Amino acid sequence: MKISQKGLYALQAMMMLARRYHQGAIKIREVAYEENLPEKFLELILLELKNARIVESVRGAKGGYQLRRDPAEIRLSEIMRLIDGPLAPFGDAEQLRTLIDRDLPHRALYQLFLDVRDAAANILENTTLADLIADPQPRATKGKHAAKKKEKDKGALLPMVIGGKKGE
Amino acid sequence: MKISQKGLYALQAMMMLARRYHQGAIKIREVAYEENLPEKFLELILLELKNARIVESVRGAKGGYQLRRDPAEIRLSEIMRLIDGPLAPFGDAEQLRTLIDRDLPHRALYQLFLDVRDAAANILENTTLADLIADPQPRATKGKHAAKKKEKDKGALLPMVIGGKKGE
DNA sequence: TGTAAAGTCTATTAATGCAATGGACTTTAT
DNA sequence: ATAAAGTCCATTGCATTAATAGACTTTACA
Repeated sequence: MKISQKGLYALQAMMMLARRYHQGAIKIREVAYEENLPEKFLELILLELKNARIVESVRGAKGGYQLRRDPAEIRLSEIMRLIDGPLAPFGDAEQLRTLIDRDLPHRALYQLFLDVRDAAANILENTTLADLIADPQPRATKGKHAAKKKEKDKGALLPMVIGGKKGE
Repeated sequence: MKISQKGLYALQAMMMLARRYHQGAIKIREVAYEENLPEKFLELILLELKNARIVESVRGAKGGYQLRRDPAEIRLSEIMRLIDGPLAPFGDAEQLRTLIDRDLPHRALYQLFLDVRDAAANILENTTLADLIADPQPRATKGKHAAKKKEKDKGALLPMVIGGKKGE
């Protein structure tokens, strides 16, 4: 149940790029400076995000990084899974389902792990970068994530998570 | 978002001891054999659980380990926190609340982490060893954990989690 | 009363993964 | 041509994790 330093850095960098979504390519150095992240380490992270097609790069002078999709279309789960692996506390969702079927003496334990993963997944699948940068944080707003409705649902990439046969 | 091998071993061992709650002290060797755990490593784990007053030991010949409390009074959260630390994906609940107050640019991110932690904590605080060993796993039963009601609530050690000012 | 069977305690190790750095190379604007 | 940027690869230091080793203590009981 831990996110790595790298994962945190990735999320911070992505929030920063989301805030500047209009402004074209942002230099690694600038991201590193503003978010106070080790520049060379950040470089690796951004490369990884680029290979996953979440950001894109512009090379050469005037180069930099930018989001490849609208912040509202980038789910936190996507970033976290990329950097830190499955959301489950143990293994991944599929593996857990197999164990629930096959390891009878421990099935309840694995079911529990799956429930925890589903709870986390529901939150993380339903929160996007756009939600994170909405400025005056809606402190009193109830029901932020977990089955919230989007004002204009642009054809959700992933419909819902709990109970589904897909996941992780 | 990961439980350690050690944490998994601990949970398996505790389930095993819960199943034999009536049978007095069980030898480390026996737990290790039945659950297929490295004996010497398990020894350390049990020692830790003993120091946390979750199990107790009987020394000398005929010695072994047993639960110190009824399985229904041992919450999974307690074991997991002991072995793997806070349930939050980053820091702990208190630290997150502080960051939400003080780190304005990232507050939404930390709030998200806190929500994930609360979701996990609600499940793990409300599931006990007794729930895990109830034999024919209630597959179709809805609402296992998360605010389920106990048939005879023996004065809950921890009342509830979400929204509370205590936690982790 | 002594011996075997258990837990206790401390130290050490091997392996792994994480965080970070360094440096040579490529691409592009000017 | 040069400077400023991303790319790629290698390596390093460090911490944590998983596991093992061995000497010590306690207890049942023959």
